[in-house]
Amino acid sequence: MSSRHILTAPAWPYANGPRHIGHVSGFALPADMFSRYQRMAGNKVLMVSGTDEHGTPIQVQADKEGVSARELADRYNRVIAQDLHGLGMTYDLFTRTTTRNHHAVAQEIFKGLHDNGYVFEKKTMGAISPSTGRTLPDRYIEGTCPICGYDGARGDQCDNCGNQLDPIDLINPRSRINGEKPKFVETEHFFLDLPAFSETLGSWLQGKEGLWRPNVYKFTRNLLDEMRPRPISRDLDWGVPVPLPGWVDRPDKRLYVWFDAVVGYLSASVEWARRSGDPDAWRAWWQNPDAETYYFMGKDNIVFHAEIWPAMLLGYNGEGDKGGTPGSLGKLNLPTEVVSSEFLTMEGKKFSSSRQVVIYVRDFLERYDVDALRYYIAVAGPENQDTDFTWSEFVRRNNDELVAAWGNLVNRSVSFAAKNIGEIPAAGELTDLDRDVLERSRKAFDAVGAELSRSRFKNAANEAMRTVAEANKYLSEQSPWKLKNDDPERMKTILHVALQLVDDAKSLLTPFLPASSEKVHRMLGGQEEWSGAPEIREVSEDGGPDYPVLTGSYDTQARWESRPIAAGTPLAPPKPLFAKLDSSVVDEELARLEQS
RNA sequence: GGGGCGGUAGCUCAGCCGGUUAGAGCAGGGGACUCAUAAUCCCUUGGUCGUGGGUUCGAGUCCCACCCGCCCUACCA
Repeated sequence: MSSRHILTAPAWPYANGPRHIGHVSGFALPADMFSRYQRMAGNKVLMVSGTDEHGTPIQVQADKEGVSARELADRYNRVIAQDLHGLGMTYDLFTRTTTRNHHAVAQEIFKGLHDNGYVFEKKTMGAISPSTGRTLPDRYIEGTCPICGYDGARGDQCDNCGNQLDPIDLINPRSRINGEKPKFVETEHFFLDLPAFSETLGSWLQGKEGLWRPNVYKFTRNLLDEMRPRPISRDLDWGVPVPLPGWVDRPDKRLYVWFDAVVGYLSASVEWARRSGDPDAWRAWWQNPDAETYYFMGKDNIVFHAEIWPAMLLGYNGEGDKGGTPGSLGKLNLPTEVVSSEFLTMEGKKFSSSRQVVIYVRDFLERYDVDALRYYIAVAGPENQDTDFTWSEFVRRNNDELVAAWGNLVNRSVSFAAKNIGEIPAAGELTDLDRDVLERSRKAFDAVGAELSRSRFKNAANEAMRTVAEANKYLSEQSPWKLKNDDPERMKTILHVALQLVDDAKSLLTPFLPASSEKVHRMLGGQEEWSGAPEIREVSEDGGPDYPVLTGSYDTQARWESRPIAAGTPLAPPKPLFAKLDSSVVDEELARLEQS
């Protein structure tokens, strides 16, 4: 098996509040399942991300709470890092955008684009808040729609008639933040010249047809059909300074937050390399033409990952219509695949923090197993279409599939062997049927692996669970408990085969259920760590304040293959793998949702 | 307005380039077993594949129109 370099790039959660399970179903869990599989398959995975901490919404939220933007970002950076830790997200580095390193890399990308001529300056009319002097984004302005007369129209679009609007045309415009009348002033900003990448991006995308999920491919193709220049700076003081003479010292101009956020994948890779002791190590994932890069996000982020970030990379490389030369970091790889999820809804409704239609990661993990959530998202998540999370389906999946099928398989086989033999028995002569079932189990690694490598988690999880069903069937049909007296040798062989099937299933399920696979691994006598788990570490940048990062060494025993179990390994009576949920939790959780 | 996705058994969903009697899990019905968190295993009821046209020897599977639902729409990170 050749070892490939694979960069996994989960989208950067925005640090204006805690994240809910809809968020993590899009960017986090798919990325982690993918990465865990790739590591087990022997590939060199680098998974980096962090919290996205700049921009107007953070500033607005901070103002509302009466704290500084920095304080707000600090708080939610920590909360989100803890949540992702709780989910078992095996980041090589989860950092943040407020580091000096990130600022420097974001500025370097800007400068590279500027040097190659892909960035231009332009004066526009923009709305600012008279009291703060900050840009007032269109969606923060409301007023009367000039087309239909609806009074609650937003600056960017009227919710009543659906027309796109220009905020300057609104009748009676007012700020949704504090009600004041916005001032429209001339302001100058930098724009990214997206049309200059129309051709190169088009041919780049063409090679992706059939490889990407069809909806992502189609959506991106439409995006590329009409590209317009996009502003990449804002009137704001919370963000990365524009690194040009005459700009860099201005307190009122910053890079637009999306611009610095997408650079995070690169800056985090650089930070990871520095922390790992080999400052150039990141290049193996960014400059090796054979390296593969996979970006994971919700569908609202496709535009940034499939259009704008690739354009930025092309421009930095000097590969747009205007040519140019690579910047000081060198030529950088474009995305191999943009893996986008659709949206999760909550009991039929859109997630909404303000309306309490929400379950935050932290609250979820306080009450339920992390693997129960991971499993649900894998098998019933919004992979190809919007999908509804319901508590009754969650309880059912947990009880029927995790507890009754997989947990029970582990329990019945291990406890029977423990009670009657006390160790993993040796196999005697195998029947054809034994050989068949073992062979099918071995082949499942190819089938499940093929699905995982293409981010088809539903198929992958279902395929893995099929081996669990096969093992349950094998045990029932062979009924080793009937052979205790008549044929103890055959009984041992059956148990050996069954335990081998359990061990295989444990491996197949590791990307989805790392915590419980670890338990099964130990039950079967494993002494070394199996699944691997992230840790939170406090770090700083030479002399700066501490901040938490997620990191870890994921160089474990786990391999994507059937590994023979060792006869003679002592077995103890097991404890149940998963907790069965009483049906009353459905009512309890629904009551919580209705409390608002 | 433009774009995308979906409408397949009571429920949640699979069905790739069109091809034998349309599948799975759950729920429902019947049976077996007792190792196991009453878990497991076997058998079984159940569908005019949103509607109407069309292409084809043959269409959930391609084309057109329509109905319904959801999402995106680029100064929203």
